[in-house]
Amino acid sequence: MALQLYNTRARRKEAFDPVDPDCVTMYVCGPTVYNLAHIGNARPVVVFDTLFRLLQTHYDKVVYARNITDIDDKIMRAAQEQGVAIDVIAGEFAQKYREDTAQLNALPPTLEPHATDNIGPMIALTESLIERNHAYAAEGHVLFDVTSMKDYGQLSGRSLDDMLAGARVEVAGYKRHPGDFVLWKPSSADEPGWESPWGRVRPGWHLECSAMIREHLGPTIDIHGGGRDLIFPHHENELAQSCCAFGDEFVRVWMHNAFLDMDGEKMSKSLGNVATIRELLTRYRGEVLRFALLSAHYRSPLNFSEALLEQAEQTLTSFYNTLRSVQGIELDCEVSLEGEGFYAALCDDLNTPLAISELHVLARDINKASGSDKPALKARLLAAGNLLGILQQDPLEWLQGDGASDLQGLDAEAVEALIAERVAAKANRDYARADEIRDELTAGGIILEDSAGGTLWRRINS
RNA sequence: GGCUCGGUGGCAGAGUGGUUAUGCAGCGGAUUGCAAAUCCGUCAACGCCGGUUCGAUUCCGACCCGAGCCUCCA
Repeated sequence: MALQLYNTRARRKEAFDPVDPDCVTMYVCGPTVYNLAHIGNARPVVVFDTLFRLLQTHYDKVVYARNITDIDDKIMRAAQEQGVAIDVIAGEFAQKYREDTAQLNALPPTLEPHATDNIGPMIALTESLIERNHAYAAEGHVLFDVTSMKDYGQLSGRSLDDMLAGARVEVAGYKRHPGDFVLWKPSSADEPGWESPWGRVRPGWHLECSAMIREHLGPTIDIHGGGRDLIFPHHENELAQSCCAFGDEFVRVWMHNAFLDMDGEKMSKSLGNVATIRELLTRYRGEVLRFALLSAHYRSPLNFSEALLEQAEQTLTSFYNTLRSVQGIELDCEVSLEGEGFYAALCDDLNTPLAISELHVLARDINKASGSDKPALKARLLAAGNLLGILQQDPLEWLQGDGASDLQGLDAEAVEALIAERVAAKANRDYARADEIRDELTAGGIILEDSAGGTLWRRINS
């Protein structure tokens, strides 16, 4: 199934055509590690993880790099406030980021380059820019000269004139043009810094990505991803730096995810509605968060709310309920993705909502199927779930495990004992006692399902 | 002000120039000791005004409303 991706630069979907089909490259802007990641940060993580999984079905080798920005003024401020070195802050939050994203079933990226490990390549890139008259040093800074690039603004679709018209920020005196951006800024002796041809400096924000992409992935990468807000200035400036320094095509496909709203409002610190992944994980399992994030197309805004999470949890439970019903069934065949609706949906610019609708169809088919059809249907549902990064755990763990409920309810043994007692009561037609036991279990957060094969149970929050 | 992107049934959310996804909720039914789960059926939508067309929710234009970026930001 041919893969189509929406390219921000072209503003339309294009057939994906990697430079080297034997080694596909993707770079996604990762976190600046100075605090806990919030749920908005989780969206690109989940979206590009899903793309990573999808790419691996098309190509034998996919190199996925996600950087860690470990030098930045925000990190410096946090370090100063806590009286520690920046690498302490950066190390702590990079680790927490890895833990949080793992909870979202995001696979680790192939590479995780750190800015401070790539100062050499950043200096080399800058020297190339200066040599080619695209950058200049001024008052301890090194700046990119936006007028030196004829088609600066091509990615975001704006011109230098437009930007001047909209300028709302006072322009620093050392800039030749208001749109010039910083490659390096001066660092005093007590600030983190590196010796360079321009004195003691630290890198500006955009430089690391250009340098690390070149260093670790090569001159031209296939996919560069991130949040929509990065289109300008971050990615525009990366593009300018790389093109002007090296002259090669930089990125084949630019991909950007839309933002999350929180209960209909923009998420912002001033509104106090920033939810960290970590906080949400105390109330919902990571798979619920992931499923919620995939329930809308990645280029559409998604309103993040309790109702969304509850529905996500309910939907996953119904899928796991179906999977429990075929738990004992052996998978006896390979799934061919070609021709599968969920696969076609994902190949069409990662249409996850449409793919999810195909999961519902498969689940219904399993629920209706005769025994002989079940193994193949089960295999297809699991394959679909695997591409989306969901439905891979033991159904009983989902339905009955501790994570299924934050009620400090009954343990599994107690539940089983009560169910046994109820079965006996029912056998004696003592329905009063049977219902009494059901009520007791309900109070303990347990839902019973009587079926021909016996009584099944699950925790209420699943 | 400039540049982008949207407005779909009660809610979430796809998609399409004609046969009107999917899920939740609702309603009716099957099943069930009761319930749950499941299955079947069903109600219901394309911001507004024009244009193109045999026919537009889908294409074009205007308008209204909303969002993002232009400043750190997923």
